[in-house]
Amino acid sequence: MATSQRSTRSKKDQIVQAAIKVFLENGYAGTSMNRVAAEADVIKATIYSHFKDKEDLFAAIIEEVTFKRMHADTPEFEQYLQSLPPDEFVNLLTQKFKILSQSEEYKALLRVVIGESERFPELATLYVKTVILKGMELASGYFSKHKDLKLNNPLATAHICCGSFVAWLIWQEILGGKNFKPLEFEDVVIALKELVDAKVQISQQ
Amino acid sequence: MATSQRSTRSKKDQIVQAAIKVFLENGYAGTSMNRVAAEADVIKATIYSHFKDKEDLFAAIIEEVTFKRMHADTPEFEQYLQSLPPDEFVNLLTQKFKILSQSEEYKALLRVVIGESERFPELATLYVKTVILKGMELASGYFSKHKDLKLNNPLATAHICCGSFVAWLIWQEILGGKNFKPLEFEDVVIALKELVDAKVQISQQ
DNA sequence: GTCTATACCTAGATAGAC
DNA sequence: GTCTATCTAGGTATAGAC
Repeated sequence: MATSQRSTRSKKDQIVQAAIKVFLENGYAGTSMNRVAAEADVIKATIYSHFKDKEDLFAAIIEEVTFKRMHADTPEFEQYLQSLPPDEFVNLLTQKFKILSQSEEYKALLRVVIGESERFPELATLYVKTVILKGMELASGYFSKHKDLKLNNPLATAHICCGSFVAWLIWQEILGGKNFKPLEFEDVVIALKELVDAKVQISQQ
Repeated sequence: MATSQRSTRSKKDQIVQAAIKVFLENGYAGTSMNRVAAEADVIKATIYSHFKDKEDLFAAIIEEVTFKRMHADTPEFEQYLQSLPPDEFVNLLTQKFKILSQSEEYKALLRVVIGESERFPELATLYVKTVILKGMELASGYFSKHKDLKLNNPLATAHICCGSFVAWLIWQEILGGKNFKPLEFEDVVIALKELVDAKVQISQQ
């Protein structure tokens, strides 16, 4: 029974891993169950013994990848972040985002979630809640606690920071803007710091 | 002959209009030629007499909608824009974007272009060149000419402005963030002005 | 749970009459 | 250019043996 259980999980895992690859490459409608079965080295009917239908499988793999992306920081680390001066805080936020943006899987997830957001709004919501909001709340929380910055709307300011990053990823990397109008990510960060620094100086006067 | 020509154009136009609707709603793989034919009230073979294949039709409608979105301003208006103080310039840029973002077709175009960017990179490039870069160049040109702002990288600063807008559209409207963490577009603009204003003041000292 | 085999449908694309 | 009719391939999903 233990063996049966183990081999079952193994098959299911093969399917999930294959489905992640195929769905993220080709989107929902662009993916066939035949292709997933071939990639998983499994017969098609086996997939249907683990998942109700194609939508069920798709939802499962998007949830899988989405939750994988949400490695919440420890409370200690979050507290440490909040104690940093604005400059170093932006530095760390930047580092975290850059690691994320170098992952092909992350870019593919973003592409598919946006592309299928009309047909699968719940998955889009899940993505926003578990991935996007994490960064937003980190930055928003920081801006809220630093009253000395005199920001009228911390959430909106957090959005400007995180939004600049995400928009850079989309138009430079995903849409291929880097091929004819390159913009280094570091330069965006520097320009963002210029603005935030100015705000800090004004607030201190 | 004139009649034949007219009826021909009419049929082709029916097909294009129907294809725009169906492709923007369902993406490339999610769209069937049967569905397009039904929507255009035309038999499928008629489509193939105007377009080589499905890819050809898809490329045609994305180009159609993309170019429609690029209504370049007159040189006079652009010059007027460049003469405005930073505050009013951001106001106008904002207004232009808000009009854009209220169009369902524009949101659908953005969704599809991102979703299909892996399979159709040329179309993604076309979109960036004709739509995104227009706003970027406007803002970047403004920041370049206003040396008094002492911005080290006008392009990067322009990206922060435009990127904040696009990111707002994506995570609030397209991914449905507004349903559980609403953020008003106006508040983003206000926060952006806070930062730019601070930079202006610092530069004037 | 896993496989073989298959039912049933819709996809994209074309041939030929008009 | 437009339609009727049709081809072939591939799609999702299931029934039944093991």
